[in-house]
Amino acid sequence: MAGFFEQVYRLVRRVPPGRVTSYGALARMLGHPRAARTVGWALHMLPPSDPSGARDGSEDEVPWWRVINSRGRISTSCIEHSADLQRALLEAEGVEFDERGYVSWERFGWEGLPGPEVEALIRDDP
DNA sequence: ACAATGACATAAG
DNA sequence: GCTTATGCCATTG
Repeated sequence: MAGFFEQVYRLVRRVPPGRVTSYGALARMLGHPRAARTVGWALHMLPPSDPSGARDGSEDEVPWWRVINSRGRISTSCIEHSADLQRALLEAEGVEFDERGYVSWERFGWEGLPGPEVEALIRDDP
Protein backbone atom coordinates (compact mmCIF):
# COMPACT_ATOMS: atom_id res chain seq x y z
CA MET A 1 0.00 0.00 0.00
CA ALA A 2 1.47 3.30 -1.10
CA GLY A 3 1.63 6.25 1.28
CA PHE A 4 -1.24 8.67 1.14
CA PHE A 5 0.80 11.34 -0.60
CA GLU A 6 1.90 8.85 -3.23
CA GLN A 7 -1.72 7.87 -3.80
CA VAL A 8 -2.63 11.50 -4.27
CA TYR A 9 0.16 12.00 -6.79
CA ARG A 10 -0.84 8.94 -8.78
CA LEU A 11 -4.43 10.08 -8.94
CA VAL A 12 -3.59 13.65 -9.92
CA ARG A 13 -1.42 12.34 -12.75
CA ARG A 14 -4.58 10.80 -14.18
CA VAL A 15 -6.38 14.13 -14.47
CA PRO A 16 -6.53 14.86 -18.20
CA PRO A 17 -5.29 18.19 -19.58
CA GLY A 18 -7.94 20.84 -19.77
CA ARG A 19 -9.92 19.38 -16.85
CA VAL A 20 -9.95 20.20 -13.15
CA THR A 21 -10.83 18.43 -9.92
CA SER A 22 -11.01 19.40 -6.26
CA TYR A 23 -9.07 18.48 -3.14
CA GLY A 24 -12.13 17.01 -1.53
CA ALA A 25 -13.03 14.97 -4.59
CA LEU A 26 -9.56 13.44 -4.67
CA ALA A 27 -9.77 12.63 -0.98
CA ARG A 28 -13.14 10.95 -1.46
CA MET A 29 -11.88 8.90 -4.37
CA LEU A 30 -9.06 7.63 -2.18
CA GLY A 31 -11.46 6.60 0.55
CA HIS A 32 -10.64 9.44 2.96
CA PRO A 33 -13.62 11.73 2.53
CA ARG A 34 -12.40 14.23 5.13
CA ALA A 35 -8.74 14.41 4.19
CA ALA A 36 -9.01 17.31 1.79
CA ARG A 37 -6.52 19.37 3.74
CA THR A 38 -3.99 16.60 3.60
CA VAL A 39 -4.40 16.46 -0.17
CA GLY A 40 -3.63 20.16 -0.36
CA TRP A 41 -0.57 19.64 1.74
CA ALA A 42 0.66 16.86 -0.48
CA LEU A 43 0.45 19.14 -3.49
CA HIS A 44 2.14 21.94 -1.58
CA MET A 45 5.30 19.85 -1.29
CA LEU A 46 5.63 19.33 -5.03
CA PRO A 47 8.26 21.24 -6.98
CA PRO A 48 6.71 24.14 -8.87
CA SER A 49 6.00 23.23 -12.44
CA ASP A 50 7.79 24.89 -15.27
CA PRO A 51 5.29 26.98 -17.23
CA SER A 52 7.68 27.23 -20.16
CA GLY A 53 6.94 23.64 -21.01
CA ALA A 54 10.32 22.39 -19.89
CA ARG A 55 8.68 19.22 -18.66
CA ASP A 56 10.92 17.21 -21.00
CA GLY A 57 8.42 14.44 -21.20
CA SER A 58 8.93 13.14 -17.69
CA GLU A 59 5.89 11.13 -16.74
CA ASP A 60 6.50 11.60 -13.06
CA GLU A 61 5.37 15.21 -13.25
CA VAL A 62 2.24 15.82 -11.18
CA PRO A 63 -0.18 18.34 -12.71
CA TRP A 64 -0.99 20.04 -9.39
CA TRP A 65 -2.52 23.03 -11.19
CA ARG A 66 -5.53 20.96 -12.20
CA VAL A 67 -6.61 20.81 -8.57
CA ILE A 68 -8.73 23.69 -7.25
CA ASN A 69 -11.19 24.08 -4.40
CA SER A 70 -14.74 22.78 -4.30
CA ARG A 71 -16.23 26.11 -5.33
CA GLY A 72 -14.32 26.13 -8.60
CA ARG A 73 -11.75 28.71 -7.59
CA ILE A 74 -7.99 28.70 -7.25
CA SER A 75 -7.11 28.35 -3.62
CA THR A 76 -3.36 28.61 -3.30
CA SER A 77 -1.58 31.36 -1.40
CA CYS A 78 1.80 29.76 -1.80
CA ILE A 79 4.37 31.89 -3.58
CA GLU A 80 6.05 29.00 -5.35
CA HIS A 81 2.72 27.83 -6.69
CA SER A 82 1.09 31.21 -7.13
CA ALA A 83 -2.48 31.71 -8.23
CA ASP A 84 -1.23 33.55 -11.31
CA LEU A 85 0.94 30.64 -12.30
CA GLN A 86 -1.84 28.13 -11.75
CA ARG A 87 -4.32 30.15 -13.73
CA ALA A 88 -1.86 30.61 -16.58
CA LEU A 89 -1.15 26.89 -16.71
CA LEU A 90 -4.86 26.08 -16.80
CA GLU A 91 -5.67 28.66 -19.43
CA ALA A 92 -2.83 27.30 -21.55
CA GLU A 93 -4.73 24.00 -21.54
CA GLY A 94 -8.00 25.61 -22.50
CA VAL A 95 -9.65 25.97 -19.12
CA GLU A 96 -11.68 29.15 -18.92
CA PHE A 97 -12.31 31.42 -15.93
CA ASP A 98 -15.32 33.67 -15.64
CA GLU A 99 -15.00 37.33 -14.67
CA ARG A 100 -15.12 36.45 -10.98
CA GLY A 101 -12.37 33.86 -11.25
CA TYR A 102 -14.53 30.73 -11.25
CA VAL A 103 -14.12 27.62 -13.34
CA SER A 104 -17.29 25.83 -14.41
CA TRP A 105 -17.54 22.28 -13.10
CA GLU A 106 -20.07 21.58 -15.81
CA ARG A 107 -17.60 22.34 -18.54
CA PHE A 108 -14.22 21.45 -17.08
CA GLY A 109 -14.80 19.19 -14.11
CA TRP A 110 -13.14 15.77 -14.15
CA GLU A 111 -15.47 12.84 -13.52
CA GLY A 112 -12.79 10.83 -11.77
CA LEU A 113 -11.79 7.22 -12.23
CA PRO A 114 -13.99 4.14 -11.95
CA GLY A 115 -13.60 2.34 -8.65
CA PRO A 116 -11.40 -0.54 -9.85
CA GLU A 117 -8.97 1.90 -11.43
CA VAL A 118 -8.62 3.75 -8.16
CA GLU A 119 -8.01 0.54 -6.28
CA ALA A 120 -5.27 -0.34 -8.72
CA LEU A 121 -3.64 3.02 -8.02
CA ILE A 122 -3.84 2.60 -4.28
CA ARG A 123 -2.28 -0.79 -4.57
CA ASP A 124 1.46 -0.82 -5.07
CA ASP A 125 3.50 -1.82 -8.13
CA PRO A 126 3.69 1.05 -10.58
C1' DA B 1 2.31 10.14 22.39
C1' DC B 2 1.38 15.24 21.63
C1' DA B 3 1.13 19.59 19.29
C1' DA B 4 1.68 21.96 15.22
C1' DT B 5 0.98 22.34 10.23
C1' DG B 6 -1.42 22.82 5.81
C1' DA B 7 -2.99 25.03 -1.56
C1' DC B 8 -9.74 22.18 2.32
C1' DA B 9 -14.92 21.82 3.21
C1' DT B 10 -18.90 23.39 5.21
C1' DA B 11 -22.11 26.03 7.88
C1' DA B 12 -23.37 30.36 9.83
C1' DG B 13 -23.76 35.46 10.12
C1' DG C 1 -20.55 36.73 -2.36
C1' DC C 2 -17.68 37.72 1.76
C1' DT C 3 -15.63 36.57 6.36
C1' DT C 4 -15.32 33.52 10.57
C1' DA C 5 -15.39 29.52 13.09
C1' DT C 6 -15.13 24.66 13.43
C1' DG C 7 -14.14 19.95 12.01
C1' DC C 8 -10.76 17.16 9.47
C1' DC C 9 -6.61 14.14 8.99
C1' DA C 10 -1.77 12.47 7.31
C1' DT C 11 2.68 13.95 8.27
C1' DT C 12 6.51 15.87 10.99
C1' DG C 13 9.41 17.39 14.96
